[in-house]
Amino acid sequence: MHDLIRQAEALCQRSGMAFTAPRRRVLEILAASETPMKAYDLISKAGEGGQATKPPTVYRALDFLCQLGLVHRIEQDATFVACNHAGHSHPMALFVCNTCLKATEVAYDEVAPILEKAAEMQGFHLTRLVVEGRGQCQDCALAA
Amino acid sequence: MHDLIRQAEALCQRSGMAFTAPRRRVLEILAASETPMKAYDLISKAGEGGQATKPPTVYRALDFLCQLGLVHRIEQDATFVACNHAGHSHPMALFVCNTCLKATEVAYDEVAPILEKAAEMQGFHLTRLVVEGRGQCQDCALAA
DNA sequence: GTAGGTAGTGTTATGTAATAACATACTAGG
DNA sequence: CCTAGTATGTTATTACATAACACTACCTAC
Ligand SMILES: [Zn+2]
Ligand SMILES: [Zn+2]
Ligand SMILES: [Zn+2]
Ligand SMILES: [Zn+2]
Repeated sequence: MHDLIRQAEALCQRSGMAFTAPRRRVLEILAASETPMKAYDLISKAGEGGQATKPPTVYRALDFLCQLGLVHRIEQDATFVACNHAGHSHPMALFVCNTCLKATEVAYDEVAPILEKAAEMQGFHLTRLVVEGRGQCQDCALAA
Repeated sequence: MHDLIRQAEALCQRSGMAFTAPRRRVLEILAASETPMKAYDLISKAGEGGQATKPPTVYRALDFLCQLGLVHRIEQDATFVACNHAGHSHPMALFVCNTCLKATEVAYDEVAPILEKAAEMQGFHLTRLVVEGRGQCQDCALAA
């Protein structure tokens, strides 16, 4: 869990970016969370000593972390989740369990080319791809 | 363009649902729009005589139309677009052009099984899949 | 017909997500 | 020092979405 913070520090250093206090706090909270979090849940915890802070503080940190690939935004429900493949930029899908709400990250190198081809057939050139799913995770399936 | 309305009427009749005035107005506006629309743009036009109406009126109509597959919601930017393959329910992706903002709908029967398999390998059982893209459409590529 | 259920709408108010705009602080480079 | 670049703090506002309740239309059972 603290691995992620160390990786983030290293990644920032390499790319000459500052891993500042608000960025660290937001990433720490996300890394400690079992499930993806809403921005306003972060806002209510990301201040000094776990106090609330202001929306722009958190949104700026989230933008930064998303750009570095340390955090992913789940578009379906506007939540944010720490990435457990720190700094990767290969195509990946996020599957969220409807029961426990945990997110599973899955690589899909195989799929991107197919979608790109399907798009190109209509003359469309892809620059960004969002793949998200909903369903039931293994733990919840076994528990049922 | 009015085809869509007739198809919607038929679809509703078949499934015993009411194609009521607000639902019709929302679908008409979306069908007439070149690009996906924000909910509040609809709200400001969907009332009697093109006047504004109240949010719940429009959101309820949108929920209804989305469930029937007559409208799709684009999660990335919370916009809504009329479906030009009325009432289909096969897997499809929406690609939005960054330049002209038009949405292109693409079927991808090929891809869903791969993603399902990738998910199952992690024990995850998919019930819903969202595939969205961004990029440049053919027209804009040629114009550039 | 009339009571009760279902489906849909109208309306008010509120909750939730995100950003604009501007002021302030820190930190190199000349 | 001074200033350009980067980031944060703060206030206010905009944008997106739903809760809750009253009311109407319609259908069906008794
Ligand atoms: Zn990741
Ligand atoms: Zn689960
Ligand atoms: Zn469609
Ligand atoms: Zn275009």
